[in-house]
Amino acid sequence: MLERAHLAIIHEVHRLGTLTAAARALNLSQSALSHAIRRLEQQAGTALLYKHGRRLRFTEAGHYLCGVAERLLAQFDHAETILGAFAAGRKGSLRIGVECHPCHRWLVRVVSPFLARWPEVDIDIRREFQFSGIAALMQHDIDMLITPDPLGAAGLCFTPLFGYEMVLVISRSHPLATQQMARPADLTEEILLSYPVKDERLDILSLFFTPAQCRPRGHKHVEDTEILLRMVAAGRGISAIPDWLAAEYLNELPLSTLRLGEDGLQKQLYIGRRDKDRPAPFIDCFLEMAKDTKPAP
Amino acid sequence: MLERAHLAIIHEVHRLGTLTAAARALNLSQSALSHAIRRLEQQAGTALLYKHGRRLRFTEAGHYLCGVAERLLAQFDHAETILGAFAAGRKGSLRIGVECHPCHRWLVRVVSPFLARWPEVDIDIRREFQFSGIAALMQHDIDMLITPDPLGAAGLCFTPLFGYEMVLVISRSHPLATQQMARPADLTEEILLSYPVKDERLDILSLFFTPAQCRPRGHKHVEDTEILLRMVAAGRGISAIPDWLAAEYLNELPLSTLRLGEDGLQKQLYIGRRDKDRPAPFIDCFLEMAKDTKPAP
DNA sequence: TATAATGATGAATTCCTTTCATAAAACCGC
DNA sequence: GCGGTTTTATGAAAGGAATTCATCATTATA
Repeated sequence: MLERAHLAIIHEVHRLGTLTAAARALNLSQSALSHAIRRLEQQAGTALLYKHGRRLRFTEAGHYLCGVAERLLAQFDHAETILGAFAAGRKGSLRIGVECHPCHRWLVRVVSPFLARWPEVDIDIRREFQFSGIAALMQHDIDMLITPDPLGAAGLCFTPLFGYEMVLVISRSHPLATQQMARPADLTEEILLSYPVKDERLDILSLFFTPAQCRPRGHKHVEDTEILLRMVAAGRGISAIPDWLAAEYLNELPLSTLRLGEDGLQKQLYIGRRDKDRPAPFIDCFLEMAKDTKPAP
Repeated sequence: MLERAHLAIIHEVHRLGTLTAAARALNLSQSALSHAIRRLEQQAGTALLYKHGRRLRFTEAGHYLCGVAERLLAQFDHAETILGAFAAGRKGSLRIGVECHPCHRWLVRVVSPFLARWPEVDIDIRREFQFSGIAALMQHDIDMLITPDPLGAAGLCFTPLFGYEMVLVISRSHPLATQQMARPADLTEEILLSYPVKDERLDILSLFFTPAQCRPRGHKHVEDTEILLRMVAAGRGISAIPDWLAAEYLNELPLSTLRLGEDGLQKQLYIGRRDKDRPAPFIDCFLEMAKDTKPAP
């Protein structure tokens, strides 16, 4: 079996010319190298070195192995360097799940400086989950979950990020546009536009319409925030988005925002992660940076 | 120190999913793998595997190492295969020195079928030597020497290939063209054209002119056989080449050949190699093929 | 020719790996 | 839930392979 140690010996002998020098470089005795090479030659079934005067020369096979050694040893060294980066917690990857569709803009503002600060950490953002974000987190499919719905589960912990209010957005030319607040009964003839998630995960349905035992006239899914809001502005429907997201668009588009019910639909964004994880420093750092990043730009 | 054995363990655990199965595959005990991984993790300073239920999962670093293992193990395997080819004598390289300039055409006819038969053997042909072909052979700069002058030296042996005669080539319109034979005195007004080698290695000088204590009027070097013979045909000089080489050009160019002196200049081509070399089968094979290849096509 | 440098070798030793025996944890079927 | 089974972890003991030591042989050098 060709081992790394063999390659190291071959390499040093080539570099330094003599067994004795190579042995010094490897902190071994000359005898050790001599024996090791002999063994390797017996296993390989071919000579690698031969004596020329009192020095050593490489046979064909030896020369070949020399090239192999150079390439492989470099790869070993590199691997150990990377492994060191893992050990030091500099390197890793952070798979972030997001269960809050409109959070994308905010997330970008966290991720950008993070990537600059941790050049060896890769970030992967996932929005689709086989079952749920919580399950993905528990199954190690993701390392962090950004969600407004922190379902308690064993081994997970959630840190609050910031509170916000879900507001109704309607066209500025809508009859209700002058109001401060909307009730479910006011909206039964509207078309609801939402991100493509299941109904039970839409707060405006589960926390606004359903308790009042009514529903909007229709419901359509739109993937993109920009397009969704342009449709709202054009009077093609209504939607509910976080207040800070609405604020970003109020100058650009003819939109009005209304409170959902008397008290508004108050939400809180959380970041969840596994409790017992080895404490990768960049995970803690990401959490700190996320807490320090407010939703408004 | 990351070793090949570690990579093999990581790889098998990844492939088979459990330590126990990996241990079976590696002909080791489950305990051995467990200890080995533990040691590696301690040295690396980072976890590679962690328990998930009663199975193992890879950490980031473990996953990384898994990729490394796949790449490096393949390279180890490949290197061992090649080493096996060296051991079996299939692979190698044959550096052939040629001290006989006109032999090139003949050599090509030996080399072509040889390369087909030994696909893993590389051939390198050298015509220039720092000191001499014999010295190059002794110093392992070349593995074989094709030469008409087998200077005996310790550790070398020479095998005769074929005998031939050096003949004088002159233009068909030369006054001597009707003769059968030329004497040195007939050629003292001629320009000698030869390959660019030292005078003492030119048989027509050392064995024809010098013994008769005369010389041609001039002497010019020409690299290429074709050009040399075209110059001869054009009456720009005379030359001496092997009879079999002359035969190839007699139909193409207006040339005549004459015997050099009464008995002709008889030569013998030899192939020399080191005596004590490991007997690489392809070297013997080359020798056989060379012996079986006659100079005439 | 004496001397220094280098590689080779056999026996003894040391150190690392492996095994064995066993515990602990987790899954499975009932 | 509870044995039975499967899987990993661990400490001590055994085994084996790599290393060293001492020495010889060879070759270059002064």
